[in-house]
Amino acid sequence: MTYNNYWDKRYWQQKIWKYGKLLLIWQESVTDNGLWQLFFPGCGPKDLPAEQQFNPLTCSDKLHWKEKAVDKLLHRNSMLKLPAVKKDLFCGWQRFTPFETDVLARLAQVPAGRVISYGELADWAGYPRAARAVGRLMAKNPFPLFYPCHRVIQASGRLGNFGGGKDLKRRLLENEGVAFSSPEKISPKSRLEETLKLP
DNA sequence: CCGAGGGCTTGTT
DNA sequence: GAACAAGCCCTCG
Repeated sequence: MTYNNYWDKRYWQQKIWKYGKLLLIWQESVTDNGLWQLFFPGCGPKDLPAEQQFNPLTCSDKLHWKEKAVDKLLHRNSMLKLPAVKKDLFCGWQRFTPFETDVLARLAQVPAGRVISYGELADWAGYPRAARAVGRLMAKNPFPLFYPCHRVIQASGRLGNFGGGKDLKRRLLENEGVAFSSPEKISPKSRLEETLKLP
Protein backbone atom coordinates (compact mmCIF):
# COMPACT_ATOMS: atom_id res chain seq x y z
CA MET A 1 0.00 0.00 0.00
CA THR A 2 1.85 3.00 -1.23
CA TYR A 3 0.50 6.52 -0.95
CA ASN A 4 0.87 9.07 -3.63
CA ASN A 5 0.14 11.82 -1.17
CA TYR A 6 1.07 13.33 2.16
CA TRP A 7 1.42 9.96 3.87
CA ASP A 8 3.91 8.57 1.42
CA LYS A 9 6.90 7.60 3.56
CA ARG A 10 5.43 9.50 6.50
CA TYR A 11 4.49 8.17 9.89
CA TRP A 12 2.58 9.80 12.71
CA GLN A 13 3.20 9.56 16.40
CA GLN A 14 1.53 11.09 19.42
CA LYS A 15 3.52 12.19 22.39
CA ILE A 16 2.33 13.17 25.82
CA TRP A 17 3.79 16.51 26.65
CA LYS A 18 3.66 18.96 29.53
CA TYR A 19 0.90 21.01 27.89
CA GLY A 20 -1.01 18.34 26.03
CA LYS A 21 -0.68 15.73 23.34
CA LEU A 22 1.66 16.54 20.48
CA LEU A 23 1.45 15.07 17.01
CA LEU A 24 4.71 14.29 15.28
CA ILE A 25 5.15 13.39 11.63
CA TRP A 26 8.24 11.40 10.75
CA GLN A 27 9.66 10.83 7.32
CA GLU A 28 11.47 7.67 6.41
CA SER A 29 13.36 8.12 3.16
CA VAL A 30 16.80 7.08 2.01
CA THR A 31 17.74 10.56 0.92
CA ASP A 32 16.05 12.54 3.66
CA ASN A 33 14.68 11.26 6.92
CA GLY A 34 13.83 12.73 10.28
CA LEU A 35 11.08 14.82 11.85
CA TRP A 36 8.96 16.33 9.11
CA GLN A 37 6.56 18.32 11.23
CA LEU A 38 5.33 18.90 14.77
CA PHE A 39 1.78 19.88 15.66
CA PHE A 40 0.46 21.42 18.85
CA PRO A 41 -2.48 19.79 20.65
CA GLY A 42 -5.59 20.09 18.54
CA CYS A 43 -3.69 20.91 15.35
CA GLY A 44 -2.68 18.92 12.32
CA PRO A 45 -4.31 16.23 10.21
CA LYS A 46 -7.54 14.94 11.63
CA ASP A 47 -7.60 11.33 10.53
CA LEU A 48 -4.43 9.34 10.96
CA PRO A 49 -4.09 6.19 8.85
CA ALA A 50 -3.59 3.29 11.22
CA GLU A 51 -1.06 1.63 8.93
CA GLN A 52 1.06 4.78 8.98
CA GLN A 53 1.62 4.84 12.70
CA PHE A 54 5.25 5.25 13.66
CA ASN A 55 6.81 2.01 14.81
CA PRO A 56 10.24 2.17 16.49
CA LEU A 57 10.70 -1.55 15.93
CA THR A 58 10.37 -1.49 12.17
CA CYS A 59 11.81 1.91 11.31
CA SER A 60 15.45 2.40 10.41
CA ASP A 61 18.04 2.64 13.16
CA LYS A 62 18.83 6.15 12.12
CA LEU A 63 15.25 7.29 12.47
CA HIS A 64 14.87 5.47 15.74
CA TRP A 65 17.85 7.34 17.07
CA LYS A 66 16.39 10.66 16.00
CA GLU A 67 13.08 9.82 17.59
CA LYS A 68 14.75 9.16 20.90
CA ALA A 69 16.68 12.41 20.70
CA VAL A 70 13.54 14.41 19.99
CA ASP A 71 11.72 12.63 22.78
CA LYS A 72 14.45 13.58 25.21
CA LEU A 73 14.30 17.23 24.20
CA LEU A 74 10.54 17.36 24.55
CA HIS A 75 10.29 15.65 27.88
CA ARG A 76 12.73 17.37 30.11
CA ASN A 77 12.46 21.09 30.34
CA SER A 78 15.48 21.07 28.11
CA MET A 79 13.74 23.13 25.47
CA LEU A 80 15.00 25.90 27.67
CA LYS A 81 18.54 25.40 26.56
CA LEU A 82 17.74 26.31 23.00
CA PRO A 83 19.24 27.66 20.72
CA ALA A 84 20.74 24.20 20.61
CA VAL A 85 18.72 23.28 17.59
CA LYS A 86 20.03 20.17 15.96
CA LYS A 87 19.13 20.51 12.35
CA ASP A 88 19.97 16.90 11.54
CA LEU A 89 17.02 15.68 13.60
CA PHE A 90 14.67 17.31 11.14
CA CYS A 91 14.10 16.84 7.44
CA GLY A 92 12.50 18.46 4.45
CA TRP A 93 14.73 21.51 4.35
CA GLN A 94 14.32 21.77 0.61
CA ARG A 95 10.77 22.99 1.15
CA PHE A 96 11.98 26.37 2.41
CA THR A 97 12.72 29.49 0.38
CA PRO A 98 15.89 31.53 1.04
CA PHE A 99 13.83 34.05 2.96
CA GLU A 100 12.41 31.34 5.18
CA THR A 101 15.80 29.76 5.75
CA ASP A 102 17.31 33.08 6.78
CA VAL A 103 14.50 33.95 9.16
CA LEU A 104 14.47 30.51 10.77
CA ALA A 105 18.23 30.68 11.30
CA ARG A 106 17.81 33.95 13.19
CA LEU A 107 14.84 32.66 15.11
CA ALA A 108 16.95 29.79 16.39
CA GLN A 109 19.17 32.36 18.09
CA VAL A 110 16.43 33.80 20.25
CA PRO A 111 17.11 32.38 23.70
CA ALA A 112 14.56 31.22 26.24
CA GLY A 113 13.33 33.99 28.49
CA ARG A 114 13.53 36.62 25.78
CA VAL A 115 11.16 37.73 23.07
CA ILE A 116 11.51 39.54 19.75
CA SER A 117 8.93 41.24 17.57
CA TYR A 118 7.98 40.07 14.09
CA GLY A 119 9.44 43.27 12.69
CA GLU A 120 12.68 43.00 14.60
CA LEU A 121 13.13 39.42 13.50
CA ALA A 122 12.59 40.45 9.89
CA ASP A 123 15.15 43.22 10.26
CA TRP A 124 17.60 40.97 11.99
CA ALA A 125 17.38 38.39 9.20
CA GLY A 126 18.03 41.08 6.62
CA TYR A 127 14.50 41.76 5.38
CA PRO A 128 13.39 45.14 6.72
CA ARG A 129 9.67 45.79 6.70
CA ALA A 130 8.92 42.10 6.14
CA ALA A 131 7.21 41.75 9.51
CA ARG A 132 4.05 40.45 8.00
CA ALA A 133 5.86 37.90 5.87
CA VAL A 134 7.59 36.71 9.02
CA GLY A 135 4.21 36.26 10.66
CA ARG A 136 3.15 34.13 7.74
CA LEU A 137 6.23 31.99 8.14
CA MET A 138 5.72 31.58 11.88
CA ALA A 139 2.19 30.39 11.16
CA LYS A 140 3.44 27.51 9.07
CA ASN A 141 6.61 26.78 11.04
CA PRO A 142 6.89 22.97 10.91
CA PHE A 143 9.13 22.79 13.98
CA PRO A 144 7.54 24.90 16.70
CA LEU A 145 9.22 24.70 20.12
CA PHE A 146 12.49 23.76 18.42
CA TYR A 147 12.31 26.86 16.28
CA PRO A 148 10.75 28.99 19.00
CA CYS A 149 8.07 30.96 17.20
CA HIS A 150 6.33 31.39 20.56
CA ARG A 151 9.06 33.92 21.37
CA VAL A 152 7.97 36.17 18.54
CA ILE A 153 5.46 38.81 19.60
CA GLN A 154 3.94 42.05 18.40
CA ALA A 155 5.96 45.25 18.47
CA SER A 156 3.47 46.67 20.98
CA GLY A 157 4.41 44.00 23.53
CA ARG A 158 1.17 42.11 23.07
CA LEU A 159 1.32 38.39 22.46
CA GLY A 160 0.30 38.20 18.85
CA ASN A 161 -1.27 35.15 17.32
CA PHE A 162 -0.27 31.55 17.86
CA GLY A 163 -1.18 28.27 16.21
CA GLY A 164 -1.51 26.42 19.50
CA GLY A 165 -3.59 29.25 20.97
CA LYS A 166 -2.62 32.37 22.88
CA ASP A 167 -3.01 30.62 26.21
CA LEU A 168 -0.33 28.14 25.29
CA LYS A 169 1.92 30.91 24.01
CA ARG A 170 1.57 32.73 27.33
CA ARG A 171 2.22 29.62 29.39
CA LEU A 172 5.30 28.72 27.39
CA LEU A 173 6.73 32.20 27.83
CA GLU A 174 5.90 32.31 31.54
CA ASN A 175 7.62 28.98 31.96
CA GLU A 176 10.71 30.41 30.32
CA GLY A 177 10.74 33.32 32.74
CA VAL A 178 9.41 36.07 30.50
CA ALA A 179 8.05 39.01 32.50
CA PHE A 180 4.48 40.18 31.91
CA SER A 181 3.16 43.60 32.87
CA SER A 182 -0.37 42.31 32.27
CA PRO A 183 -1.78 38.99 31.03
CA GLU A 184 -1.70 40.34 27.49
CA LYS A 185 1.40 42.49 27.61
CA ILE A 186 5.05 41.59 27.92
CA SER A 187 7.48 43.76 29.82
CA PRO A 188 10.15 45.51 27.72
CA LYS A 189 12.72 43.96 30.05
CA SER A 190 12.21 40.59 28.40
CA ARG A 191 12.86 41.81 24.91
CA LEU A 192 15.94 40.53 23.18
CA GLU A 193 16.67 44.02 21.94
CA GLU A 194 17.20 45.13 25.51
CA THR A 195 19.94 42.57 25.96
CA LEU A 196 21.72 42.49 22.65
CA LYS A 197 22.39 45.15 20.15
CA LEU A 198 20.97 43.66 16.98
CA PRO A 199 23.63 43.84 14.28
C1' DC B 1 -2.82 55.80 28.58
C1' DC B 2 -5.49 52.55 25.60
C1' DG B 3 -8.21 51.07 21.46
C1' DA B 4 -10.19 51.08 16.93
C1' DG B 5 -9.59 52.22 12.22
C1' DG B 6 -7.16 52.94 7.94
C1' DG B 7 -3.23 52.70 4.85
C1' DC B 8 1.03 50.68 3.97
C1' DT B 9 4.47 46.89 3.60
C1' DT B 10 6.46 42.21 2.55
C1' DG B 11 7.07 37.16 0.65
C1' DT B 12 4.31 33.32 -0.81
C1' DT B 13 0.78 30.72 -3.39
C1' DG C 1 -0.61 39.17 -11.24
C1' DA C 2 -3.82 39.05 -7.67
C1' DA C 3 -5.11 37.80 -3.14
C1' DC C 4 -3.73 36.62 1.08
C1' DA C 5 -1.61 37.11 6.28
C1' DA C 6 0.48 34.93 13.62
C1' DG C 7 2.40 42.92 11.31
C1' DC C 8 3.39 48.04 11.87
C1' DC C 9 2.57 52.79 12.43
C1' DC C 10 0.06 56.83 12.66
C1' DT C 11 -4.22 59.23 13.74
C1' DC C 12 -7.75 60.19 16.12
C1' DG C 13 -11.47 59.81 20.07
